[in-house]
Amino acid sequence: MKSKPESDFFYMVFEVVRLIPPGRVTTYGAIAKCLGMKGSSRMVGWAMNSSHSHHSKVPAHRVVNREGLLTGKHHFATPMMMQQLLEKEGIKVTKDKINGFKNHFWDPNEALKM
DNA sequence: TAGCTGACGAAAA
DNA sequence: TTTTTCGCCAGCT
Repeated sequence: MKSKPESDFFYMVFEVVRLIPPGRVTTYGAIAKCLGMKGSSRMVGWAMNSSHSHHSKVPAHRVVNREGLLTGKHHFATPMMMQQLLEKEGIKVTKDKINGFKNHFWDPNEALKM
């Protein structure tokens, strides 16, 4: 009997990613650290992959790796979609990398801290 | 059932 | 300083 719809990990990850404000991006490690899974950064990305089965909308395009590279773009409907979405939110993306990544970086710890 | 993969990150050499 | 290896934990075959 599972009381949880999905694993707590994935659910929390989805919630955090969903909390990301428009025009801001975060990293897998930041989310993982926020959830207390510092070393489980992989799970965060893996959760995104599972997000396809998740009915909730998870702005995975706002989640990039620590380098600000759109590593997961390939998992979207189209690799270009991720960049388009980011640019549409005002984030400049050059060569699959966020221009001024740290400038758009959003720390989930601050959001949960409140 | 058991093992491998996987959208990363950090530490060690 | 840069490069390489290990660790995370769960889902999928």
